[in-house]
Amino acid sequence: MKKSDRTRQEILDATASSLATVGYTATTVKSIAESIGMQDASIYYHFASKDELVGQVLDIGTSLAVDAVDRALAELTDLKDPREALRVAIIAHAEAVLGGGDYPRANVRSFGQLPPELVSRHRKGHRDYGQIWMQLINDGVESGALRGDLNRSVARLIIIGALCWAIEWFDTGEEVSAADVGEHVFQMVVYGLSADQPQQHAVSV
Amino acid sequence: MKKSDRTRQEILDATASSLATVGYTATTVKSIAESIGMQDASIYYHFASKDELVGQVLDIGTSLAVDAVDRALAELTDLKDPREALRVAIIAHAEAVLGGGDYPRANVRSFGQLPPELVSRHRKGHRDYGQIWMQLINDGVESGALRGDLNRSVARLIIIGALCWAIEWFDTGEEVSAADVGEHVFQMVVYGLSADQPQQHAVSV
DNA sequence: TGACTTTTCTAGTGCGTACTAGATTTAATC
DNA sequence: GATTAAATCTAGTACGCACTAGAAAAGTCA
Repeated sequence: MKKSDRTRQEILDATASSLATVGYTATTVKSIAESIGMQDASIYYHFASKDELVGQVLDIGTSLAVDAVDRALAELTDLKDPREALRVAIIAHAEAVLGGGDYPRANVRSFGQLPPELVSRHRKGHRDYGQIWMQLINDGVESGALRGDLNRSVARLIIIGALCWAIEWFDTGEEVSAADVGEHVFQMVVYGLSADQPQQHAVSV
Repeated sequence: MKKSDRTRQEILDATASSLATVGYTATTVKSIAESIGMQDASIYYHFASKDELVGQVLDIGTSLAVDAVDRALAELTDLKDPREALRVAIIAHAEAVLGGGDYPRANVRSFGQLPPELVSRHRKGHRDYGQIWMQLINDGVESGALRGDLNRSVARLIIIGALCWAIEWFDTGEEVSAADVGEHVFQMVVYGLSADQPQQHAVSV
C-alpha cells in the first residue's frame, strides 16, 4: 500500500518533468520508466494507459495554477483595486508556469500536442481557469478602472496568451525572473507601452 | 518538368494545410499523400524526407509573414509615428498568421512540436523576424513615443507571444476577425487596458 | 508509332510505439 | 520462517511510422 503510492508519485513526477521539457509526443512510456529505473511495462501496473497517466499530470498542473492564482488574490489587501488584482493574478500565473514546478509547465508545454480525447477531458478545467480571469476583467470594467471598449474575451485570451507563450522563450538561467515577466505583461496590457500615460509606475528591470 | 513542379506545389500546399490544422506530429507522409490522391511513397520522388518537406513549408511561411509585415510598413504614410508603425505591423502579423493562408499558420502551429534539427534550421529566420520587431520598439523608445523603463526584448516577446498564442483559440467562424485581434493586441500593449489613458482611441468591436 | 524519360505505384523493410501475458521477485502478514 | 499478496520484470504482440527498391504507367518528342 505504501510502496505503491510512492512509486506512483515518482511516475507522476517523472511524467510531469518530461512533458514540461520535451512535450507530449516525445514523452514515451519507455523514457518515463527509464528515468526512474523501471521497465516500461511496470508503469501499467500503476496506470491504465499513457493518456490516463498524462491526464492525471495535467489535472494536477491545472489545480496548482488555479491554487496559485487563488492564493495570491486571497492575500490582496485592497480588495477594491481591480488593477492590483489583475497584477497579482498575472504575476502568480507567471511564477506558477515559468518559475514553478513541472506540473503547471507540463500543461502549457504539451497543450498543442495533445490527442483530441485528452483535450476534451481538460476542456472544463481550462474553462474554469479562464473564468477566473474573466471575472477580474469584468470587475475592472464595471468599476470603471478598465476601459470598456474592448472585447473582454479577446482581452482575456491575449493576457493568457502572452503568459503562456513565454514558456517558449523563457530561460531560467537569464537575468529576467518569472515575476519580472509577469510584471512586464501587467505593465503592458494594463498601462501600455506608450509613454506619458499618467497611471504607469516606472519598472526597474 | 512542368508536371513535376505542379505536383510539387500540390504536396507543399497539402503539407502546409496539415501542419496548420493538426501540427507536426499528426502530419504523416501517408496523410499528406492521401489528401492529394497519391501513394505515400510517391512523395519521396519530390522530397528527400518528411523533414525536408516540412522545412520548405516552414521557410515559405516565414517569408510570407515577413513580407506581409514589410509590405504593411512600406505603405505607412507617416514615417515618424512609431506607434502607428507598431500598429500596422501587429495587424499585418495577425492577418498573416490568423486570417492568411496555411503557410504562416503552419509555422506557429507546429513550432512546439518540431524535432531539434528543424528548430535549429529555422532559428535564423525567427531571429531575423524578431529583429523587425526589435527595431520598431527601439525606434519608439528612442523617439520618446514608447516608455523606456521596460526590457525591450521581453516586450517584443510578449507582443509576438500574444499574437502567436491567438492561433490556439482564434476561430475564423466567429464575429471577431483577424484584424480585430491585431487591433486588440495593439490597443492593449501600447495604450493599455486601464481606463482614462489620454492617448487611447475607442475601438468598436 | 516507337524510343526514351519522367512520374507514380506495388510491395515491402525496419524501427519505435503503446500495450499485454505470464513468470519472477520483493514485501507484508501470520 | 511459511504463506500470501503486491510489485516488477521478461518477452512478447500488433500497429503506425518514415522510408526503399524495383516494376508499372504516363508523358514527351522524334
